Amino acid sequence: MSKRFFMTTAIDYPNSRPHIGTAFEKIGADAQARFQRMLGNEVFFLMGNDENTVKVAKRAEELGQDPKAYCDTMADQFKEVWRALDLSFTDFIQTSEERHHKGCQAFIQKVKDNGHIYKGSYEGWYCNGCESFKSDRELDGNQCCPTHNAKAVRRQEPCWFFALSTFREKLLDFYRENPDFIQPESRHNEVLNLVETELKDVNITRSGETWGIRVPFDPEFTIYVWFDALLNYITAIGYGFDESLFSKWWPADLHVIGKDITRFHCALWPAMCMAAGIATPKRVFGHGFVHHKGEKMSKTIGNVVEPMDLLKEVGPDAFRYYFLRECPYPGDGDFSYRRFIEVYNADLANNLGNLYSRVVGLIGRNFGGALPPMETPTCWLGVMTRQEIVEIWTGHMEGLRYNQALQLLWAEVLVPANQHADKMAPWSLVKTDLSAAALVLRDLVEPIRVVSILLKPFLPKVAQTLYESFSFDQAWDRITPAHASQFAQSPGELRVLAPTENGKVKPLFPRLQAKAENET
RNA sequence: CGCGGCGUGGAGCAGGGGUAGCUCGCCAGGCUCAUAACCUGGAGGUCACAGGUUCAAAUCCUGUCGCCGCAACCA
Repeated sequence: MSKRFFMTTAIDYPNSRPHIGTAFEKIGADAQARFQRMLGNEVFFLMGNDENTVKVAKRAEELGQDPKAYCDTMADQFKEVWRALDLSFTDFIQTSEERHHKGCQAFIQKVKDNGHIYKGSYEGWYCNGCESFKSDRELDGNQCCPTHNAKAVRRQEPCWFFALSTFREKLLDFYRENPDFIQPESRHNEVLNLVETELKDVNITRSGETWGIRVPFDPEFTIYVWFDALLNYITAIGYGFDESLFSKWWPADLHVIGKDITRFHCALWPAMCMAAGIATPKRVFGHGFVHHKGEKMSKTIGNVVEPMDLLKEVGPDAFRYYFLRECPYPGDGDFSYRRFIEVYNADLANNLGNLYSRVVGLIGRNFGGALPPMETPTCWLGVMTRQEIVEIWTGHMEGLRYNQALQLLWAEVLVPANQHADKMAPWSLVKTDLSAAALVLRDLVEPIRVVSILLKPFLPKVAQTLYESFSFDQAWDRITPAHASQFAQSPGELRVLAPTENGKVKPLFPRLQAKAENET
């Protein structure tokens, strides 16, 4: 039953701090990692930074720092944000690390030995100011570089090519045999189109750089961005220096990436794997982007939102909830502070939080904090059975349709529970028929239990708090989705373990007041 | 005619031949255990536009307009 699950996120450029879009990717990946662990799988969840780029070296130079020191500082800043978001990564790789350099060199040598790399020359428009080649899109109508306002020059230089074009048929076969490789399915055509029509050999080296990974068979060159970056997925698990670790985890079960880099992961990367003679990854998921008040976030517009302020205000769980509930993972979503407040208050404070408060409060004040052992079996309040809910929930989790998984819990579990409370009015019943009231309350605790379990991948802290507020039998860290699918018989009384004051609990999610026309 | 996607009440989405549905917001009422919460009801849409097929079209077909994605380094 238990198996291994190796998953990754895209590695990030450390030349600026992470924004909420970057965070969106990581949160969604983390929910998957936690879901897989709940299923009993052994999970390796890899994250990291992409450091061998010219931009990084330049930025370090501007700051008068050694590039490696600069990378380490930035990596610490990234990790600080990731920990604040409660991301449960197993390892964080920096591509400036020795293990990555070693693995990369072993890989490129292997691909060379297998005959898929050849020497050629690259010709293109070169901006002396940027010290780099520019694509047509990067230049304005007069072949001028917009940042330096200088004419780009035609330049030719020797380089090494990866013979990507020779993999066309193999890739097309691969997609045919693995129709679920590219997700969401809507990206499938895009990649097919690319592979069928414009799969060209790629330049994988640069010359004249001091920062980066040397090409082992021609040391005046360094390995160029993508060929290096993608390899973090295997160098982190020992490729080239720890065969047993590598064979334990490879191939990857899931690469979580942004939709913009689908092509590299769905075409270049499997071809690279084929060229090196290693297995191809099983699945690539390209998630959507987060916009800010309807606008695309961009550094030049200056509307990027950094996560830390909001995170400090509302904590990781509410932060995670917003993005996973409000932004469909496969598609684009929108963030605004105003909307955040609405969603937070409606779903977390008013619905989930308040159900919890009213139920615990009633048990606290009328039953001394413990419901007596039940003789009559309790009933399930929703229209769907627990089994049906868990089944649908599981399908959504496997497809990374987090917003639908969450929507399901609110519509089928929490809303019916609040409605039941209102209909049965245990606060009145308690005056006339105490045991009937106890039964009603037991029926209201059950949805809280079910929801706390199914929220575990989303709200790591709050789900645990919810669950451990009651004396359920199963230990929290051993909980599986199956535990949510049926009623947990409790032999004795059901006690409230949450700390209470005058029968009241501290609100899980205190309501937020919208700051007048606030930004963020 | 490069390929592909999308246009549904204020916002975000679902529905894919037969009284147009959900969440949030808004308005009114109920209730009062609870975080001024919860519950019930209501207003608000000629389902982008124009043709066509059909007894019947948001749903199928054709065309038009608009928006967006991809075309090698932006999560």
